[in-house]
Amino acid sequence: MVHPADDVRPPTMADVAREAGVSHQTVSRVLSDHPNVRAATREQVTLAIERLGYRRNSAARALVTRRTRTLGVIAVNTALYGPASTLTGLEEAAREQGYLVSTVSLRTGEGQGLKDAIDHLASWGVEGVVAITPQRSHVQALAELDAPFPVVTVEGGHQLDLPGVSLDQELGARMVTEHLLAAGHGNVWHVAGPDDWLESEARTAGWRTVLEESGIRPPRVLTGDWSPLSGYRAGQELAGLALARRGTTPVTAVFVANDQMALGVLRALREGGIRTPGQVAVAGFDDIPEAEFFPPPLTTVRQDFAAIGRRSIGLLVDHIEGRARKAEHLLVEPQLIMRASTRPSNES
Amino acid sequence: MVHPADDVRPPTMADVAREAGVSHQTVSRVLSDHPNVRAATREQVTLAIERLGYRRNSAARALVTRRTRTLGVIAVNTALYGPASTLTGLEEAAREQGYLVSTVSLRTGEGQGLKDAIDHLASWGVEGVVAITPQRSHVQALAELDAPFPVVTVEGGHQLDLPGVSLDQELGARMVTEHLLAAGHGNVWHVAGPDDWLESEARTAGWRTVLEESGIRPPRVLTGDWSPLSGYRAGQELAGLALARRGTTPVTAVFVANDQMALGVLRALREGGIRTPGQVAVAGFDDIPEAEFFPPPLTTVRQDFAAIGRRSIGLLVDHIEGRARKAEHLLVEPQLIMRASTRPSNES
DNA sequence: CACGCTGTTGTGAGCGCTAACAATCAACCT
DNA sequence: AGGTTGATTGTTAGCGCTCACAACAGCGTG
Repeated sequence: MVHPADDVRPPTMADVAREAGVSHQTVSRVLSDHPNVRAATREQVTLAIERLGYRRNSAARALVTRRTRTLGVIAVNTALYGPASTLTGLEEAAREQGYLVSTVSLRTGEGQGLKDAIDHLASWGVEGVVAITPQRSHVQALAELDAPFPVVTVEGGHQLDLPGVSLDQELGARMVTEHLLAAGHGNVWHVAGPDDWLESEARTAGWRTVLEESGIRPPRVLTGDWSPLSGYRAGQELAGLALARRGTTPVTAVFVANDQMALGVLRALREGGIRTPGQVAVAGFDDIPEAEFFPPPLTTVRQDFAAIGRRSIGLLVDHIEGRARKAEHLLVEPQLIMRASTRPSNES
Repeated sequence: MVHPADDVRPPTMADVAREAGVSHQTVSRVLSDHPNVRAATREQVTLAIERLGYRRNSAARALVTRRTRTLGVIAVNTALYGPASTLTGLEEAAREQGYLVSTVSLRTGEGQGLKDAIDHLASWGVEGVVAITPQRSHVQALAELDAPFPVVTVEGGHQLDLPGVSLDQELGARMVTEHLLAAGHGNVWHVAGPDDWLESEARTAGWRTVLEESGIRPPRVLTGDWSPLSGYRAGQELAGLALARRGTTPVTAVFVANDQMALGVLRALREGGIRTPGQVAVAGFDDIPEAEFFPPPLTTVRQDFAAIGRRSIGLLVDHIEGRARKAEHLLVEPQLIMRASTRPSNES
């Protein structure tokens, strides 16, 4: 027993054609903005479409045109501020260009997950994929997968021959380090992110370069895992060094590779009775919304995530529509945000 | 001039059928796990599929089955921790059930944006939509749009007849308030979220109820906009009240409606020379990753965003597949996380 | 006035798949 | 043995759309 209402099917192009007294092809022409349709006919059709509440069937269209106009996004760790913001930028840009965006979120980026994600998206016929895969191993895995559509990476570095968009992490790190040196610090310590991450590597590289260019021997690098807790641990170690004042490079300035870890560092310093920025200046990276309200407000590097999203969609669409062939890599400029945590104070 | 390589089309079911020496229908049966296929035939087909690298065309499939197996997600403010985490949970759950998830992110939830978003998704034939629309006006707009597919809300309240999933915000607020009263505070102040938000309303309601049940007259509610800055401003006001000690309810405990604002409150109190929790206890809501590292670590309410995502997909799929008819509303239980910011201290 | 041209509309085929039905064959029952 | 069943496979007809092409009008040109 079928309820009659369950049987009503949405109107088709043929229904509209009948309603408007034209052929289905004319309806199609109106919908695709074909120039050679008389104004009067066009209006008839438009009216009929409205009366029936007609909507073009995307599956039928995709079948015949072989274009799904769907893009995939693979993102690891979408709950973090950076990837989440990039996602928004991506989606908006894609929508403007008439594409649908389908997202696959992975908790961790181990190889199988990536492969499955690509597979999942491929089976729905996406025309291209943006991969927000900040770890070297992900990018490696991605390059080896050899997907049947273009793949653009975000923060994927440019050593592999996948096209991509990144913030100029190294420049950002240089800006922070130079800012700290300019404020009169004789050296700058560094709390880095985890090893496998391209962002950590670039930030560390930028920091190291500036020091070396200034003839300063970079102190030992402390490493965290982006979490506030790991920053806290690093901060405890730095607090110990700052108080001991023996043998090692004096700790007066610290460049922490992201804001969350900087939060932990600040807490550890405070607990160690060390004033910021009075005794030790601290700078972060990312400019999360909370950074302005840290104790003290954090000097950091702002990333224009929306721009990164927009440009990666641009690049992907260029590849899909055959306008780009090479593995181009775009860099987005960072912005240094100076706040109290590195403010030169009166005390020496 | 067409490059020959541009002309190779992906293999079709007919190609596989020829390769395996069967009819295309048998191939279809193998792919849909139809029971009545001889094991040997099945293997022939599987082998042929593998040899050709065949992949079922989802558009053709959707055309004939009238099922796109695609779900839409509309989210306002995806860059926030809560929505972003929910999104991950949603996407995983949908993927497990064999659905593709397409996301539309809106910066603000004004009416036209929502309508366009629904339209965008509808034109791609989504079978249902999960709307992460925490503002009353969004839900209202959504209910009025009358979409051609089921819509499930997340944090959308249950006064309207849309099915939905929410955290039990009111219970969370009760837990915090009771915790503060149990710690010996005579009253609890409240910094609420913006007016139009259902979450603010529920949190304020929970707080108020507990106070009234205990025969305590609730003090005036301060209002913020979820941002650390607005919390900072509210905190300045509270600091003033705490120091003045005249006329008003003494300020010894504050329940802030989210963790970001709590960060601002903590800073303002600290700047006012007020110790937390010594003089004023502070609690938040959300348990963002940073909360554990606030000065001091913040007592807050944890939301199981993954569970919320999972259950909303469950609800949506039930509606799509006709298993549910009513506008059911599910509640997810919150968890109180006790930390130093509300710890009873030695001082009176 | 025959011809070609351009603008406008219609006709037919087919994209790749699934659903319904038909056909075949072996096994089983009476 | 003849008929009936059930398992396995093949055949056919669309799903709703776009593309290629045909048809036809109205116009100017030699």
